[in-house]
Amino acid sequence: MAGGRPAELNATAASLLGFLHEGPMTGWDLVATAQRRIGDFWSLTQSQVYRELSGMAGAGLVEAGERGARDRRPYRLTEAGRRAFAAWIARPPGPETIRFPLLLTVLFGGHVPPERLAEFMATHRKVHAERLEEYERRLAEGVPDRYGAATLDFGLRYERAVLEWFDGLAAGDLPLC
Amino acid sequence: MAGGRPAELNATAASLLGFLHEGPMTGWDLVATAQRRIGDFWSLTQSQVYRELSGMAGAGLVEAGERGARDRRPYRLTEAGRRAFAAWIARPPGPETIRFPLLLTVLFGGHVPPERLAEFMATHRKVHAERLEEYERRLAEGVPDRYGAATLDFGLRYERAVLEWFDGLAAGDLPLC
DNA sequence: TGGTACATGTAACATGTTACATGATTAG
DNA sequence: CTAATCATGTAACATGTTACATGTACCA
Repeated sequence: MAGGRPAELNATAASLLGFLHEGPMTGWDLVATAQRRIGDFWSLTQSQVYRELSGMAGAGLVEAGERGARDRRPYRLTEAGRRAFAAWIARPPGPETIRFPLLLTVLFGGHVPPERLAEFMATHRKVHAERLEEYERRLAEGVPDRYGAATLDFGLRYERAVLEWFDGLAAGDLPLC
Repeated sequence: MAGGRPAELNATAASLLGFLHEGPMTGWDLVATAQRRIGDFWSLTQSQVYRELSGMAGAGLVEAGERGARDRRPYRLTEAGRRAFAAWIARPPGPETIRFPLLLTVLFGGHVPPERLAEFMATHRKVHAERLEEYERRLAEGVPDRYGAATLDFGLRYERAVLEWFDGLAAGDLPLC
């Protein structure tokens, strides 16, 4: 995304444009916003955000404003950016990808001492339990909009399913937790 | 992974080594095996497999045998490969990453005409329903080992949770299915 | 004999990750 | 004054994706 061509937005860049519909934001703000609002089902890093922003600035999809305090540099959506976002979101979303290293460890579990496997499982179970609690907290605090509610609902169901998986294994025949 | 150093295996390469414990295999076979056994929670492509194989061959973790019919080139695990795999699997597995484009579309659902969103949801629901059926078929056909059973169980629970999410939304307040 | 499935591989590019360098501002 | 946090960015590298080029063997 250097020259200026439309060049098919990627989902990460498109999401940044999505957030910029709510008003100008700096890279820093976008990182925080994205992590809070889509971070649970779309991973991204700070350096990616800056890269996409400068790429999109080069392509004319966003425009950098004056630097403010602490060098904050706000980006705002251009008309071209708005169109690019609209074109992106009108396309059918692709299939999801999950990459779950723990499941690899489980699949090759025959190569792991049972107590070590149990340790791994316990650690991960804890992470998921905390994530579920966090989601429940957000639910209790009240949800922004119906769309945010829908994605939160996904997270709740996902984490519950994962916890049930852990507990089912512990109760069953894999050495666990 | 060019030189010869141990150089920290990645999960994809390590999984290939894991499969090679069951005997020598060609790149082609490894692609098929990996897609069947870990493809549901660890995506990989053909060209990645060949790249990792030649990298690992350079690092001495696998050795290519004589080319057979149809240019088939079997790779077998070396002692160094066995050790590298053991070192990899002894490390605590990292956190999982989910990247679910449909959820992005849902989060930005305000920018999508309701009937189009419903169309996307219906398409994805169908994919997940079919995946669940496929997993149930595998379960009915009988499972290879307890570890494979555990990962299959995860898949079943995941797909059921996703379907319940779709159906919950359809019954609730998002325009759907 | 022609199409399909098998089989290997490269090239080019896009995306993701980690580490680092630099400096401003604020809170204690 | 000093440590933590805010803020931007680059560099280097690892990984993932897509497209293509090449050829073999089987089967109808």
